[in-house]
Amino acid sequence: MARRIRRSTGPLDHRAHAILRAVIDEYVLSATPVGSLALVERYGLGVSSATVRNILAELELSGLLTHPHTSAGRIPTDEGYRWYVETIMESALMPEVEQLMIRHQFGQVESASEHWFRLAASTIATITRSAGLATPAKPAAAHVRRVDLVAINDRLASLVLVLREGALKQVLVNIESGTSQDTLTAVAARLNGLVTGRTATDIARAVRRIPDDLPEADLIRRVGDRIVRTLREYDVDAVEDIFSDGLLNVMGAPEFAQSDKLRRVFSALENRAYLGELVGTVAATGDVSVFIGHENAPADMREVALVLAPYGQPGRAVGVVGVLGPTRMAYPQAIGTVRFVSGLMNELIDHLYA
Amino acid sequence: MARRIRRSTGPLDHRAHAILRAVIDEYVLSATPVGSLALVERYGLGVSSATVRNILAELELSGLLTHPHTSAGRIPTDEGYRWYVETIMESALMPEVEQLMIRHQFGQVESASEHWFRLAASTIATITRSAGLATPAKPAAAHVRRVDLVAINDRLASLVLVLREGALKQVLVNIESGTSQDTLTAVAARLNGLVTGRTATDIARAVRRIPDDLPEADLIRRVGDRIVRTLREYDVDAVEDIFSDGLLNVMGAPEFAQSDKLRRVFSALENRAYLGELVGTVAATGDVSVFIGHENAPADMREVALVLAPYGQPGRAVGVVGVLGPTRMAYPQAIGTVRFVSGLMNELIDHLYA
DNA sequence: GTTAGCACTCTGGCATGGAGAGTGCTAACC
DNA sequence: GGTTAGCACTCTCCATGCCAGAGTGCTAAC
Repeated sequence: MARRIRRSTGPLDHRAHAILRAVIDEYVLSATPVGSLALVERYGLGVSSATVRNILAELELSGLLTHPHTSAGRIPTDEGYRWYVETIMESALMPEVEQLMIRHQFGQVESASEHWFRLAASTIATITRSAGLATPAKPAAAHVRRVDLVAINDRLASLVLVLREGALKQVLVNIESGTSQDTLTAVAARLNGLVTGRTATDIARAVRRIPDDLPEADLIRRVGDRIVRTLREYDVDAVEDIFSDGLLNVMGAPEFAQSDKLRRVFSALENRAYLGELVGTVAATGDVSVFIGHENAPADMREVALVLAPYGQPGRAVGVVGVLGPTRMAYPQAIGTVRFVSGLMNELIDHLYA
Repeated sequence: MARRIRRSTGPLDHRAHAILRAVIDEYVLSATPVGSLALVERYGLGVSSATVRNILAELELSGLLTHPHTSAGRIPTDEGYRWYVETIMESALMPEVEQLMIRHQFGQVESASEHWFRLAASTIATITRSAGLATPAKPAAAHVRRVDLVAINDRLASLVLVLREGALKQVLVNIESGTSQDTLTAVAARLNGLVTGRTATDIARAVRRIPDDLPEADLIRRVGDRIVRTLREYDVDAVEDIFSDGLLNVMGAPEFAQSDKLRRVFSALENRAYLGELVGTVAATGDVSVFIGHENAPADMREVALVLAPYGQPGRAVGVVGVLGPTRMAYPQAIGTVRFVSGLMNELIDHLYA
């Protein structure tokens, strides 16, 4: 039963691509395989269903569409979506009303930039009705802006690091019994001189040069070492936190009706290693990146698509915002939303750290 | 077809309770309705299946067991689980090996107490193979330990609050163009005198008493107001954060094989209002609390059980750790684990803030 | 009070069959 | 040449019926 080939697999013409687009648009809406009749009825193609069938067969030969079984309509392959995404990538924009709405929301969160990325995830989730993802902006190497030491009890103090990038770090350090808060304050003042604006490597060097005859040299050195260690941990930590919102949206998608599929999506989301890797890749590029189905290395991710964009200042601190949803995703909307939100966050950060 | 009653619904004797316990133990293991034959075979009851059937009928009359359909075995009702939990509540303990394992894990997280509650959730999830829940310890009213002001740019400064309870808060404040870091440091020093050890209400009073002729009185007042507002928000925020881990464990349970049930569980978890309310209730008690199925008010929660315990110092800062799983839960283990972990966290906190 | 025996009931799995949807091919058409 | 009508074919989906298995509830005997 060899399939008869009507035409050698040459380049697909304009009409074929129009039909491919129609199949994808329709499938994204309906989530059911799209037949030739439905296409001619709902999209003014000006040809009969038989002609459409011929073209569908060609598209299938080219690997852009597929067939769940003989007597079913077509569904797009990952390659089909890929083609679709390439063609709409540049033009995808958000409606102005939504842009204003989002701006308004971000305007209301006056305070810490720490909350921006959470807001980004939840905004994206609401608008795209998929899962929204966001990571905090993280520097390649953290710079200390300020150090603080506060006694907690006789033997412990809390070391607070304020980073130039807006983050806070707190760790506990052991102190000798009887060290007063005044001593700690003095030590902190001395350390501030050493560490302000510096990264882990610089600070390590500075700590080594502390003269022995300095008052409390020992304590200063010990806390200094602790600062270095904390910064190093922070730097190495590939992606400290991937915040997600709107997982329930994804759960509602018909492709995840069987709960084992759903489970795979979730274990994928807990696969921080891969997401972290992607964040790295995306951060290096300037614009929106899309990862569709099997383009994702981990098997758990083969049924979802990711639309990610970096934000922040390259070389200083970058984070990522994005969408996770089924491969059957409204890509134009997702791309437009993610692009707009990342751009907005750039604006905000520029404005803040100008 | 009126059901014939063998005996008036008097109190159930010892044997009936032994059988009830056997049904629950068996059902928790197998997740399938338990028949009379399976009971006599697997539990040395010393009576025939017919006798067991009579007793099962009694238990059903008392509302402790139920029947999915005529020819199926028995499954426990929420009331059945409730009885079970009451009888084992006191005796539930963790195996010593696991206790040591957990102690070891907690010992390795030397640094910030902020990470303890996350570790608690993940430990509980691993051991009970359900979802682990934990909230950070939160004071009834936050006390400030220290204030810090760091310039970010010409018009903005970062205000950092270190709370007595171990938490950190950061917000941005507007400053007048040209304010130097030295001025900010001086303002912070002045504020430290005003706020240290105080709560929002006290600080509000102190701010009102700042004399006008103090240098930078204006800025001090503005930042002081901001501190008060930040603290008030923090105090009001019923439950800032409910951290969960091991959701995948719950997803694997056969009762959630249909993804709509799963969805309900998840939307329940996003129902912070109810969880927050529970946290309040539990925090007021001393020991483990169990909420089974329909004992939970929200409809979404009717198919899950919660085992929660408070930790921390009553009157200072309290948080909650716990388990969320199907009502068919290994209660002895869950209760033992939660009790142990909350006790351990108490120990750690006592040790830290002694 | 306990137990053997038995009729009865309900589920779950499996095969059957028809309706519906959609394809692929052929032959006619422009 | 491309396009189209027509039609046989294929596959899913759903309802139906049937049977084995599990477990009950009742009765009558111990």
